[in-house]
Amino acid sequence: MAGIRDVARLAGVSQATASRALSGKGSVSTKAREAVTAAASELGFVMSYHASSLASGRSHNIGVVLPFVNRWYFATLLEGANSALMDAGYDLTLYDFQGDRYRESVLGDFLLRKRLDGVLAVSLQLNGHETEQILAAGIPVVGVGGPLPGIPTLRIDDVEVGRRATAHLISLGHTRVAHVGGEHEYGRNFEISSGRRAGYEQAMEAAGLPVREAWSLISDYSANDAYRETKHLLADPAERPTAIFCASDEMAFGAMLAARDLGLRIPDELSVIGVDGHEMGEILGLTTIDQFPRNQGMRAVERLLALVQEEDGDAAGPADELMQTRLVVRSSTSAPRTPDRQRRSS
Amino acid sequence: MAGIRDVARLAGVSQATASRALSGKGSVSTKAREAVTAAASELGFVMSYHASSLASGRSHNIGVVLPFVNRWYFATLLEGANSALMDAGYDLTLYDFQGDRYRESVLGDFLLRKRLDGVLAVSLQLNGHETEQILAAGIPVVGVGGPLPGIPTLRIDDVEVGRRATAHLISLGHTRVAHVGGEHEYGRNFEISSGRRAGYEQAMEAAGLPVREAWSLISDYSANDAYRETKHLLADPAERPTAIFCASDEMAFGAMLAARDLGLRIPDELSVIGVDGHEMGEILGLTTIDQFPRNQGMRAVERLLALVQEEDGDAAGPADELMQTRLVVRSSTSAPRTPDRQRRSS
DNA sequence: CTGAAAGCGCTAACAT
DNA sequence: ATGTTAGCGCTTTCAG
Repeated sequence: MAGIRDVARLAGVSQATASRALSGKGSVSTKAREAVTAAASELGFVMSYHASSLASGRSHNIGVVLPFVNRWYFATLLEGANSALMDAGYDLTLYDFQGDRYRESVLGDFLLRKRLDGVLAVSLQLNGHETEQILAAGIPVVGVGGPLPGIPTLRIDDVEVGRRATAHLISLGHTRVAHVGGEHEYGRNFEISSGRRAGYEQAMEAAGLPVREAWSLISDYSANDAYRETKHLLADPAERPTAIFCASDEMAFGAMLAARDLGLRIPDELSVIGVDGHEMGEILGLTTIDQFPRNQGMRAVERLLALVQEEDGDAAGPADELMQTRLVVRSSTSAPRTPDRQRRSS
Repeated sequence: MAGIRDVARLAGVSQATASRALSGKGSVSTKAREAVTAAASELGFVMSYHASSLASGRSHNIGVVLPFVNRWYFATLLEGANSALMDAGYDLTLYDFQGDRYRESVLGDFLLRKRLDGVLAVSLQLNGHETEQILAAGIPVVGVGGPLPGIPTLRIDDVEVGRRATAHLISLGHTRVAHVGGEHEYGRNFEISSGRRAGYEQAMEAAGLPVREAWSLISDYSANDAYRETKHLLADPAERPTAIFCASDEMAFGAMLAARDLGLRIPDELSVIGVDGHEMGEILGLTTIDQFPRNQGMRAVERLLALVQEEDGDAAGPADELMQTRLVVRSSTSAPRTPDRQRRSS
């Protein structure tokens, strides 16, 4: 309950000096500083966050907005962001849309309360009005995986990712390659899903392979949904692809399990490749394109804090930044080795 | 940038009336209220969070402390907490220990900044000093899965969970039952891990079955680690258990994959049961004890907000609360059906 | 029901 | 380097 006023009194200095000594801003004699810190610790002083924020206009608090905490990619990115923020002494306020359930209230109410020094927007697509609103609030925003027009964004080259994943399959000799991607309706993940899908189609076309409508599935990025979709896809032995490119590792898990339940051996009868770098891919032997989400979270915070802390108006550095990915080959992909063709699917 | 002062002016009332009208506290004539709301929306007024908090002492902000956002159970509980908080108009400040990496700074610095109306502590065990500190800060705390002495806690009966899971296996006819649980060293999850292990041992003993040292494994709750542990356990066909009780679904996934990689069929050659209720258990056919983490998060927030919002000193309701669980039987458990014994492992 | 006035606890010019 | 003095923008007695 001791205020800075008490600390100042006990240290025998003015409140201003106490403030300067405690915050490190402005110059204070060593002697005064010592007196202040001693007094502070003696009184068990903890600064009032709100008073400090109100007076200074800085809250040392960053908002992180994402569609699902519950998905591996987002949780992992969040972990990275959390690390970077803790290290910098910032609080992290989490806004989980839970799909679209809280989208409006987050965007319309919560974000505008002028209580954040900056916002990290993950896999978020804003319409014109929303962008306006958030920029009008005057706080720095950095996006991951957007893109958000007018907002610096970190992203991977999703088209390239789709191309590379598909090309990996093709280079192994596959010609019957399917794709499980995200919905392309919502404004939400549109760019990501459609980018990866475009990459898939480009790679197929570049190899002179047909892009079959029926082999381009849409899922919600969850393992369970991808399982259902894939099971359906693989049910007919005659029309079955020999390889699947899934736009996320969790979907790839679903695909692998569906194949298993149909009695298809991986990779002999079906190759599967995912995207993300989920740890569990190690024990499943999943070939994937790792996008290092933890790293993305850390880097995004770094960018954001640079914006927040910079003195003058605009930022240095390129507005957008392309993050690295890496193809990790494991045992879920190989050349198509259709064995004795006597099995009929269960 | 319009302040409440501008709103008041435009509405032709005093600042006090404007404040009352906007907050709903105190009585305001319908006429004045309408004038104020009209003025507010005309000016696009958004209240300054920090000013409001400083003046009122309430920040509408709850801190959630947990060891890993990245694990399914915590992420899902967090999602539940987020829901309840959003619905109540509260912000959620996330503190992710990332194991123990940020434990000290969270407990020592971040939590004490008097910026939270309450704290939700998930799977957290505090030592005497820490408990003191946090209680001295004077903010309400509710724990999940603690227990935290002196702090109201929501938990499941971990001993009963262990007993029930193990009993399920035994009732199917298994006599060779192993357990993969958590480390029992740290103060972290101690109660949870040791509770489930105790339940396992009790069930074994109650059935007159031996509790073998070598069948009681310790893992870090991750699928990958459980995979390694289990693979080692199952490697020797002679000394192999016919069933495994895993203290989390993610560990159970690891166990199932390990079995698969050793060529063991589930459930014929190995039954596996987990704990949590992970959705992916559906497609893996994992039998589990669902503990409805999302629900736990929502309920914990409900309890916490009751504490936060109550007028006088102490809370109503029982200090501790036992949450429900449910056995969900799927295809990973069955009677032991050791088939033709001619296979040698791997 | 409403207004005036006194802060909430700190920071940031501006002097000194 | 330090003290003085205004606020930051809202809430809340206290009168009326």
